[in-house]
Amino acid sequence: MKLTELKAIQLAELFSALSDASRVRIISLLIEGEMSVSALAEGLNMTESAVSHQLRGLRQMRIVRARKEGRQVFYTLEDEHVQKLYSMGLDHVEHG
Amino acid sequence: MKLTELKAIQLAELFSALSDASRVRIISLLIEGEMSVSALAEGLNMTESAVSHQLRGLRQMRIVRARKEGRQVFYTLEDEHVQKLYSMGLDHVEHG
DNA sequence: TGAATAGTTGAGCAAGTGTTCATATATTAT
DNA sequence: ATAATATATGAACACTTGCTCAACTATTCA
Repeated sequence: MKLTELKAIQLAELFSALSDASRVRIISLLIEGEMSVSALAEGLNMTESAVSHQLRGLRQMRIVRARKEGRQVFYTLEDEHVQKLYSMGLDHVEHG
Repeated sequence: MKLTELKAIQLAELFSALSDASRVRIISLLIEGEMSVSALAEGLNMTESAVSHQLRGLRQMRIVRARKEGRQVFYTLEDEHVQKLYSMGLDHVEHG
């Protein structure tokens, strides 16, 4: 089946979301459930700024969604597709 | 489930294989079957050098395998994991 | 009101990526 | 041998990426 250039780019962008260890770790935490930026930063040993920068990218890719509550912002995974990619990839890394 | 830093890196490396449009297109052709470097280059409108450089990376990641026949080198996908990731990603891009 | 807290944003920079171009190697044909 | 073909490789370069740091906004608390 022929793959158009546009779809090749979109596919590459999708996989780029998971092509960095920090983002993978962010997603692995968000799979457990909603989390604030500072909780993510603490859990990942990253500055809030660095986390925020990554979340911005993930937001633009529609991979996470933000919900504001007071002065905190809670993030969740936007859909289960990325989660499926994640667990399939993890399966590949762990076994296989 | 806790994700170790090592596995986060390995996961990121795996997804990096598909994080570039040229590599996605190379893989989309190899899904159809074995292909030589020059056939890939022609099918993708890339120089043989550029294709060869990308194939080297994919080889190192154990995503493709090379088979030499005379002066041609034929490449195939090393296992079906990446193919599964590819089609799951494509599904996400096309629908959903 | 002013201070503290949570997060975002932009600039700057070091490191990484993907291509081109030239060159090298291996194989086949003359 | 020499030439031609198929691929690989290294250097160079433009471009991208992910971080830090400082400055900013928004919200809560005293």
